[in-house]
Order: sequence, then C-alpha cells, then structure tokens
Amino acid sequence: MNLNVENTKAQMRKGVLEYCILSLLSAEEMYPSDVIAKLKDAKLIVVEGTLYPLLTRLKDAGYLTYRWEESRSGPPRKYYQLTPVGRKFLKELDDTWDELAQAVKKTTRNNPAR
Amino acid sequence: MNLNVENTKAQMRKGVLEYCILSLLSAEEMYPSDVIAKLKDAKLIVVEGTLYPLLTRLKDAGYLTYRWEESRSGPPRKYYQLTPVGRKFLKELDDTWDELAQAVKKTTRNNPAR
DNA sequence: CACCTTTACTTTGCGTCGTCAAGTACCACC
DNA sequence: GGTGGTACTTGACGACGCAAAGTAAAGGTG
Repeated sequence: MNLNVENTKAQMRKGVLEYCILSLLSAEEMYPSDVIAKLKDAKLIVVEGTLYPLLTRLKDAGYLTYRWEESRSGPPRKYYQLTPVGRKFLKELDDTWDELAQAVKKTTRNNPAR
Repeated sequence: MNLNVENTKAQMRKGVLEYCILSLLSAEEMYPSDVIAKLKDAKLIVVEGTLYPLLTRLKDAGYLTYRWEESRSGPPRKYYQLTPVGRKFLKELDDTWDELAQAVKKTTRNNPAR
C-alpha cells in the first residue's frame, strides 16, 4: 500500500487508458510505438507491457483489427484501426468520460483547495 | 476479461475515487454512508466494501482522521475529516486531475465521434 | 557469413485494489 | 429478548497495469 501522488496519478491514468487509445486510433491508423509516443506527448506515460496486452484485449473484443506492414528499419509492424463496433464503443466511452468529468466536478465543487 | 462499457466505466471510476472522497470530506465532515450517498448523487456508485478499506488506507496514510459520534438510530458512526497533510495531498490531486483532463482532451481532440 | 544493434512484438509473474459476500456489533422498539 | 435497521469489518477473488525477460526480424560492419 502506497498512497502518494504518483500512485494516485497512475490509478487515474489506468481508468482512461482504453478510452484514449481507442480515441487516438479512431483518428488515424497506428502501430503500438506510435501510440506510446502520442500518449507520451499528452503526458500519459504508458509502457509496452501495458499497451500490448491491452491492444490484444481490444482486438479480441472486436473493437480493433490490424494489418501487417513492412518496415524499413526492423520487423514488420501491426497497424491497428477501429472496427465499426469499435467506433460505436468509442462513442459510448465519450459519454462515459463526460459523465465522469461531470461527477468529479460535482464532488469537488466545494473543495476549499479550489 | 470483459471489455464492455460498464466495465470501462468502473475502471474510470476507480481512478478518481480517492480524489472525490477526499474532496467531499474536505468540504464537510462525514461518515461513510454520507459519502456513499453524496457519490451516488454525482452518479458515482460505490459500495461499502470499496469505501471502508479505502478510508482506512487514507487514515493510515495520515490524510484522514475520524471521531466517533453517537447515533440515535443505531451504532456510533465514524466521522471522517481531513488532516493538514490530507489537505496538502488533496491540493496535489487537484493538479493531477487537471493534468489528466488535459491529457484526455488532447488525445481525443481529433476523435471523429466528437 | 558471424556478430551486433535496433526495432517490434510476446509473455510470465507480481502487486494493488475494487468488489462480493459473509460476519460482527450496536441500538431502538415492541 | 426477539426483530429489524444501521454501521463497521474482513477474507477471497479477479482484473489489470507494469517490470522484466524473451523471441524474432532487418540492417550494418568486418
């Protein structure tokens, strides 16, 4: 048990990972390293051991597909993209996120720190 | 493994629980059932088995204290309140939340669903 | 071709934590 | 002194992020 800011930050990040990844992939087809780089840009640090299993889960759930593409600098890459079902799912996650943001806003409204 | 909206919603909720609870308690002293009710108002469903251990962790970490108070309709209640350290921690969580919201906004900016 | 580096994908095990479910305890009222 | 409502506790379980080690493909260098 380790209740510090870093840990809580990690907890919060976990909750939105799926959503952010699907959202990134909905805008443009990418392979995992691209996704990690994009997330890093947004200050969401994610490592391989987190991303790969998650992508696999999303694929198994029918939200993602991928195609192999050759690379000039190493092994071939898996380029992921949303399926129609994935797009539908993403729309629901948009609402879910908005609801959560509303909920947080509501519970923190009278927070003296603000 | 069960990748549906309900599950993802639960995941997101997990991430902000600590924050919301501390925030509620910073505004006013409460006992667990009050907290559950307030969270429910904000559409954040939390059950006893989640809240009690979390409050204990927050107390053990030095962020909360409690005092017993008699009740007219049952056993005495533990009224929780933030410690000075808890207030400091909460301030940091405010920043953490803002950062996360920014990050999500950034990754979802080009999401066609929006 | 043997070796090394870089890049990409995979997998195992661990730790944390929310949740379920069952249990304990206190109080009021009849 | 049962009975019902309220409050707090706890053990087992499962999901999942993450660290770390492993496998594999391509290219460069001699």
